[in-house]
Amino acid sequence: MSPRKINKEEKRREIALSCSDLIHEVGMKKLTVAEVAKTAGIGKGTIYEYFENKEDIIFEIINMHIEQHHEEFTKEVAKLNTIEDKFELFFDFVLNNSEENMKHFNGYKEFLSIVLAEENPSMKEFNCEKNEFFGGELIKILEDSIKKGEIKEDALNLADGILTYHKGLALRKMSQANFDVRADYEKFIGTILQLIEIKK
Amino acid sequence: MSPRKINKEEKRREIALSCSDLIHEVGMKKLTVAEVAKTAGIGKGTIYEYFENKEDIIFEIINMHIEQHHEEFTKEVAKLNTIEDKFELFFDFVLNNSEENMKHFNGYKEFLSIVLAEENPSMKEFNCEKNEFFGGELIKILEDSIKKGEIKEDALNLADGILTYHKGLALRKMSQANFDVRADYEKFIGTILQLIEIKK
Amino acid sequence: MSPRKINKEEKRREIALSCSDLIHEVGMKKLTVAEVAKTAGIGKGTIYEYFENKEDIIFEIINMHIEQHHEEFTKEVAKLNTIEDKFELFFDFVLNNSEENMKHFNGYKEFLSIVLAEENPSMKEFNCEKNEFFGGELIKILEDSIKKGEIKEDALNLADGILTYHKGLALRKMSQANFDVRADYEKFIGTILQLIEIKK
Amino acid sequence: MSPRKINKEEKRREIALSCSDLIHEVGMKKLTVAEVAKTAGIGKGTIYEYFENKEDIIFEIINMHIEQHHEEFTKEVAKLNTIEDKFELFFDFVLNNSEENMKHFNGYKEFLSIVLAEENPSMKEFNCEKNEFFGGELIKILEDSIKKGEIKEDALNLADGILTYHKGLALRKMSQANFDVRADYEKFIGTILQLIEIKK
DNA sequence: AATGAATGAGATTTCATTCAT
DNA sequence: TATGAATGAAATCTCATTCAT
Repeated sequence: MSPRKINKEEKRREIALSCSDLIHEVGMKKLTVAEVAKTAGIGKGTIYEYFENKEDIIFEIINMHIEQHHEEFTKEVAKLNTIEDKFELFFDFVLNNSEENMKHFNGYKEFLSIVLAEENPSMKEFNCEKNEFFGGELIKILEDSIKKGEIKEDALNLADGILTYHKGLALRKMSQANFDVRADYEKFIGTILQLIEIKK
Repeated sequence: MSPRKINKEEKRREIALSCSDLIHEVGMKKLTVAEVAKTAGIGKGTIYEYFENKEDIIFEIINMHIEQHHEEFTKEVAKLNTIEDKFELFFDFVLNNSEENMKHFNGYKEFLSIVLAEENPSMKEFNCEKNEFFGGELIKILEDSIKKGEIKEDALNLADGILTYHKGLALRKMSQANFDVRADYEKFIGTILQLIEIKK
Repeated sequence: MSPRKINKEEKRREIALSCSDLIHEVGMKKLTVAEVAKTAGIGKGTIYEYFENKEDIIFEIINMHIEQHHEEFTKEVAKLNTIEDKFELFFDFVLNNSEENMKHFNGYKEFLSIVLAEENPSMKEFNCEKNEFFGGELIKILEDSIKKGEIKEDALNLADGILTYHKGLALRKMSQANFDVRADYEKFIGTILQLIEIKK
Repeated sequence: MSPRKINKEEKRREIALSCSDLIHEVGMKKLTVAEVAKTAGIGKGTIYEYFENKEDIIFEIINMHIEQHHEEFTKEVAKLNTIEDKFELFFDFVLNNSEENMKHFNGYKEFLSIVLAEENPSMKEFNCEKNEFFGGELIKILEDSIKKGEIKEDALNLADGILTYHKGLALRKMSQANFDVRADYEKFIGTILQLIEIKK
């Protein structure tokens, strides 16, 4: 036997990568295994050598996008100083209406639609796991600001809630026609910031 | 005189009412028109005398549930005094894990799944419209509390955001395994209340 | 009982007349009894007081159109002298591409489609009966021309065949993309006329 | 070597062939995909590996019949000498009342019904294309006869018209009760032949 | 390791006609 | 004579997954 034991994980990545755009074009629901196979340039049956099922393929693709997103966030947040700017970046995913961002936002919307359909219990866990990153980042932002004396110490108690508020913004943007995300954001986060700011 | 002209609106209600539970048992997606007809004790074709399509049936049923919910809320909130209690009631839909409430909560989850699937533009508008009620109620609660001198006047600026936070709680409960709704709620709303309370 | 025994035949006409245009707008197949009733300003059930079934309604409407057509033909043919002109009029139904005529031609097409579907044996007889008129007219045209010494006496033998050819033209116009009716007509009828003409 | 890649065109034929009679038994309209699959001894889904849709199946079956018919015609016409016999063969499709021929004739009738219903634009083109064969054959017959000195040279001008007359005969046989095809044929074609014959 | 042919369940909606009032 | 509420049958096509080669 040859030593070129193909790394399954690598091949999964490779297949997912080739479908990175496809998923935005046709959507997760409409994405067919046949298309994935064709796009990846392999046989339909071969897909099942590397993935449990269609859901598993979607996991891998979304996972890829999320990791990319996390990486970018980490890079960008390091450049910022004030808490206002950091919040702005933190909420960028829901505030930014650029075509590029909306592509991802709509992907997330579709993903949620499937998660809520409850047919996929494993997606719920996956979703949970991926949420921890931003929770941690938010705490870092607040701790940093507290250390600098910008805001009161007990603002840390708001971390989880702000993350939840972030979800709420996303959901309303997704599901309510004419919902003004920025207005809601500025009014609420603005007020919160005023309340926790240490006035000098 | 025989009633030759049937009250369509009434019949819609009647049919929807008979399927009130059915929708919880089998779910909105799996609900078949055949089942609806059978449950209502009428022919499949008759359904289409009163509803445009399957979606329309679901509208009517959900609408019924929502109006019921609004009514109950209005009745209950009137009995309460402190802002803490009113908030507790306001968030009851996401906090309450009783079988009865979870039935409705899961119904809402399924409804959202469909709204997010974007296949039904009319549902998005319907959803939007039905959201206004709670926005108004929250403002009433806050205004009342301000009037009583319990909280600062600028707390009113938080109304929209709290509604959004409510959505966020719902979404996280729906989509994240092991999310502790109450913990998040108590920590966040508790902190907020502290921040806006007028200390005596 | 009052002597105003409503003339059924008259009411049939009246209903048919009110749907005269409707049938061109939506087509015979798509025409629903409900629409007919609404257009006629009566109840759905009432329709069945005057008509056996939907087919019967269509009969009446088509019958009306045909009789109108016959009347016009009789009136026009009387004004013409040469056999060429009379043939032109005789074939007008297939040659004329005016919007007005195409409306009727397409109606006939749809009628044929139903007749050929064979679901309606009675339509076949109806169709047969209505065909006799033009057979008779054609014979008149030829006899007239023979009497005048324009064409040979045995041209009369072509009468049935020319009627059949007329049907053929209609069918080809209906079913073959890009069929040039006039070219076929002029070449064939022109040649026939040459063959039967009495050269002086 | 195992045949991993199936010849799609061949399989189409194979499936169509197995349903060759089925289409005559139940008719094109009533033909269900389920029946086709069962008759072909394969799964319903497999049908859609080889055909776009139901219409496509019908195309293939009709196409098969037509090609068969063309082949037989070509074979038979070669055996004949006089123009009378060739015409008889040419019109056989409308004249022949044998059970076998009527099976095909009725199939054509049903096909026409669908073409005229205009629901299938592609069928109109298909129909057009398949019509060219007989046009060419008729010209061959006439040219051959002219060459032999049987008929006048300008009889060639009648070719298109005779084809159209053939359609007319078919249509009348299909749509008029009690239409005597043979009588019409003998009288008309007989007269035409007399007119174009070169008397010796 | 790779392939791709085969599978089959599942649900919406229309509309002519009837018949109780 | 007039009405209109009730009826219910019928057939398409998609696509994730399997397994023989």
